[in-house]
Amino acid sequence: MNRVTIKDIARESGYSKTTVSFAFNDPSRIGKDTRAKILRIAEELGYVPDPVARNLSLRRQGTIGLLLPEVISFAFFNPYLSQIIQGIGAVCEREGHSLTLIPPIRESLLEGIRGAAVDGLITIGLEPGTETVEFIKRRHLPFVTIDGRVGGDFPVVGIDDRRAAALVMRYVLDLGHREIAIISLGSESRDDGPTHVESQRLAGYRDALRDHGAPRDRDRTPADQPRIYYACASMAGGRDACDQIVQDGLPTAIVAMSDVLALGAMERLEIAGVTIPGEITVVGFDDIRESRLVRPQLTTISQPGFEKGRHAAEALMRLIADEDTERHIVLDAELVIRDSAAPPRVIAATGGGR
Amino acid sequence: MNRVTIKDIARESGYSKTTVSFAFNDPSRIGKDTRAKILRIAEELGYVPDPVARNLSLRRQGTIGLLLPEVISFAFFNPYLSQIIQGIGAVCEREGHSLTLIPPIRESLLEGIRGAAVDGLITIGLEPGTETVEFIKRRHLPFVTIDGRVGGDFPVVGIDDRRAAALVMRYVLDLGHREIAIISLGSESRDDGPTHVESQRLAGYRDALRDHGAPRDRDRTPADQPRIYYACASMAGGRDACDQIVQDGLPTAIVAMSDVLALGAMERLEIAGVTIPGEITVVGFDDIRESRLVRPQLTTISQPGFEKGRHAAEALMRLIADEDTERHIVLDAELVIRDSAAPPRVIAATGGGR
DNA sequence: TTGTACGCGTTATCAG
DNA sequence: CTGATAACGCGTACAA
Repeated sequence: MNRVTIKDIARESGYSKTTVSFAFNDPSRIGKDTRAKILRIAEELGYVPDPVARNLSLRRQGTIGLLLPEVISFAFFNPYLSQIIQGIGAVCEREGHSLTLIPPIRESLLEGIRGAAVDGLITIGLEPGTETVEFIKRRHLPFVTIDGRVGGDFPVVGIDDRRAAALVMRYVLDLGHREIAIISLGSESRDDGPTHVESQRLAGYRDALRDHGAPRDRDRTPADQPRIYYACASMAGGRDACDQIVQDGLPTAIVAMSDVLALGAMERLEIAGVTIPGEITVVGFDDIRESRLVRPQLTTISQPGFEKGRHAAEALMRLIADEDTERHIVLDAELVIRDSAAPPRVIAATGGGR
Repeated sequence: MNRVTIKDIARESGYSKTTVSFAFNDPSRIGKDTRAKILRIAEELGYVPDPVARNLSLRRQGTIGLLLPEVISFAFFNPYLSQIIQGIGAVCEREGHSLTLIPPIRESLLEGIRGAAVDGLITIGLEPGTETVEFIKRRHLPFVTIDGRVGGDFPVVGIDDRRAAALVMRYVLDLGHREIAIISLGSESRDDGPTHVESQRLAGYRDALRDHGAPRDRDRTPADQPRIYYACASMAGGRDACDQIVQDGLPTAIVAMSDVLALGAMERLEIAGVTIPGEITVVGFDDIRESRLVRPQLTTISQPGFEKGRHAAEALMRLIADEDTERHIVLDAELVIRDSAAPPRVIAATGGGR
């Protein structure tokens, strides 16, 4: 018993393909009896329209694609992405769409895009003018990017990373910290350079340091300059970076560019027997769910991952429907003060006398 | 400038559609010069084959579907599912496939299946003989289920839930606990009854209680019988269930059927100022990543979520390739002893004298 | 109310 | 060896 097609129903019922199709998709256009007869035969033969042929005909797939910069098994280590997916998912469901996760195929993003049978794409951290953008355009696919650089003719959803980074660094400085280590996303020497988000956050950290008058402090030794460590976006990355920090000598505060990094560092510090925030302050960026679960709870920047996903998906749906949409959607981010940051011990001890 | 099709290239180059297609897909079948000319024109016009038409023709979609029992935005609250997706993703990447998340469309699983343009489906907790199974079969889609009931003619990937549940309950009993509250997944009165996994775990808990001679203990009051609370699979569900437990009077141990439930309960207990494991023992089931992050670290059953996803995807790939595969894949689960369980205080106080 | 023909890329089959 | 024709699957504009 092989696949049953619309042709079989047509032959069996004596009507044409068109009539059979109308029986399912536009009942008003055929007679009631005709329809009943066709439906009966279709049921008997177990006919189900082939969605692929149907999609080809309708020129809509009923699915949108999320282009993953990394392999799925790796990408999901970052819970921030889960939040984004949830936001996208909320819109998909409402619109009756499914969500296709597109990893690099044979290590190539372009291959993934080439074969994507989707109505549109959501991408992460896409930079205008890149080969990737050009290829998506060539495929005439509507697309939106999250955490990307503004400037292309496609919508970008994000926060003001620079301002948010300055916010958390200023908080640490206000607590009195001067010996600070930064754990940054990415690596110092990378083919494609830092992403927009990475450089914005770094710039924000520097804004805060500058505003605090650090450069004018003539007495500072080179050791006082914030040291920057690079790590890939995972707890393991944070752990490794913290290893290096421990080797180089502990600062009074660690400012991590993402929560997973901070969590990895905290794990490493706990093993070393260093108390947080007593002996060292740790702050993050993202506010993933785990950050409220660890003890001490992590002070961090709350990023609206869910909202980013939601807005991106909504903008994409508008593009798919050929409607206009904003080119730049900026969402709010705020400092969430919890328990992992405190004044440095030295200040607390000597600063009491003023 | 509209979409460029293979026909445009054929017209522009003077060759037929066939020849153009061969230029891309089977260069050996046409002349070198012919191919060069076609490729040049295709490049000029910015031609990209339409993946949808291509997939229709090839009868393969290059994507597998994950049928979600719940809306995406809800399903992702359970990190256990993220682990499964990671496992599936690892196989997808290796095989050059993407992964389509299919939520219920218009609240209907069947609608989601009807429109799924995929090579095969992975489902969760599917029961043989249900309408869902019948519909997937009608579509002639190969499929596999994770955490489902064995008995249909499709592969099932899971663990021995009953044995694993008995393991953790026995551990709690061995610590000396007799006043136990169980937080179960699902609800007491539900249309479709408990899932296979739910009833297996409950059965496992009861096995352990029985083996421990509880039923023969004539002195036990009704209050000593384990009380069962039902909750939906989220931290909020665990919190709410724990609210009820607090109201009803605290037992010495809470056995939760999943880690998210346990985590929710722990959060509630922390607010109430009840110390874990000093005043109460809490254990879970799943071993999601967060369970190692909370303090105290959660004692639980380690479920190989990633491995489940991986095995399910591998079995599905075999089915898609028309190869044979095992009908039942049982993976290992083990008790992970951490810090959230300890002997009950009364025992610790009085038991010293023996 | 119903049928014909077309769109989309691939490939078995046929013609030169 | 090189290249063309036709069929696959569905929906629908258009014709009858």
